[in-house]
Amino acid sequence: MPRPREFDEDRVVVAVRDEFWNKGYAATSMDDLLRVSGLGKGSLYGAFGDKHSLFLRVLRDYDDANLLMLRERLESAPRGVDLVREFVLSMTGDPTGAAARRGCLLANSIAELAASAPDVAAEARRSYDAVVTVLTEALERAQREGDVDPDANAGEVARAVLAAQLGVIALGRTGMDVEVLTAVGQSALSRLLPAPAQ
Amino acid sequence: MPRPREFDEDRVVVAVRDEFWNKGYAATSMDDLLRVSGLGKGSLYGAFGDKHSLFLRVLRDYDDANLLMLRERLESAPRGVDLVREFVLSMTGDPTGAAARRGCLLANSIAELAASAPDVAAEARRSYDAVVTVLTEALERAQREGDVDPDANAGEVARAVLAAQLGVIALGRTGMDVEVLTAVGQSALSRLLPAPAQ
DNA sequence: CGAATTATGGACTGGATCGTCCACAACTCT
DNA sequence: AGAGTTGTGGACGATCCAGTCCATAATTCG
Repeated sequence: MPRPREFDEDRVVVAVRDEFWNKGYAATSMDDLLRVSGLGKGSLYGAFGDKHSLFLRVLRDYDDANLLMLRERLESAPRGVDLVREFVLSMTGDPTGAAARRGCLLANSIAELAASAPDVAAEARRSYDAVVTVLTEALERAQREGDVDPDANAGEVARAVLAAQLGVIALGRTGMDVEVLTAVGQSALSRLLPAPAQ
Repeated sequence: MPRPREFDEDRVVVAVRDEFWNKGYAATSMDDLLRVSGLGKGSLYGAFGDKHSLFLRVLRDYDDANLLMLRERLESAPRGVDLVREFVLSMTGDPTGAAARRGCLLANSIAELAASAPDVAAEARRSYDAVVTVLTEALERAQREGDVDPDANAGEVARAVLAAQLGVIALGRTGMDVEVLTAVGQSALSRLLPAPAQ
């Protein structure tokens, strides 16, 4: 009996996500979101609630998609260490630097909102905990595969790798050259991943 | 012939800086800034221009003060490696975690504004370049003092150390326990600073 | 075909925000 | 002491923004 929705919820979330990603939370107005989603006010508010709820929904979807991709890549990667390298250098894939300047939606959101929005901070902790778990698995696999020192504490290295990635992302947003950025990531990686004693 | 200012410019900059630091750029209103500075609109606009100019002034002062402190600490530090460790663990000094949650004004600003404010991005590049210079000096001294492998490229290590610090700052803003945060920083440090061959 | 239910999108409101402007106060130099 | 110059702070306007509300349209079930 109900009239069916005329829009695809996921498509709206993606459009809204890109707008938040490009402009940041505060600098994005509801009018912007209505424009990029193509919806009217009643529809957007009816489906997602207010601006903050919509943002949190977008952020959770973004995090979930990233985690899923990370797990899939770990399964498909030839070696565990490949995932770790990909992870740290993820922003340097685009040679134009556009991806590096845009950064990561989660990292940007933490810096803008974590102090005043506890739910954003909690979502970040949840997401990073999960990332550390995947990275730890990847590192343990790399240890079995002989690419990383088996005596290293995989969990500790995973956290250091995460910190390095967040640092590379932050530097990328300053507009640093992609070549330099890549070098920074590789430099950090080569030192964070202790080579096996052989 | 001119009537003298009734306020101390540096004192105003500090008050305004704290407000921007606590709330972020967009979330801070000019009314907030008038309140914390104690000035009227004419005085604040007359002395610093509009909100963006005022913010940039505050950010530059903040960066300059940080750099000055870094250089002074390098001179007074017993060993070069001490400065590097202090730098990465700077946010973990407050056991309550308040400093970690507040993070770094520059790092926060990059994430919120770098994409849309080229002057903020440029200021960040300038500041981080200078930080890398100081860190490189500290590492070279540490190499002479036998605390760091003399074969390592000090400039490369300096950039990796900066990335690690930015990562620790980002994680600190999520509200991560200070003990865990400290462990992450120490883990990254122990791997980024190659011990001398002995 | 008719009734009931829900999506839709624009109108509307109350409030906040940034920046300008102006009248007054305070101070300095002659 | 007076004239001129500059700081001061509140009033004001124009804009923007988030969220509510309602009349209408579209769809499904009886």
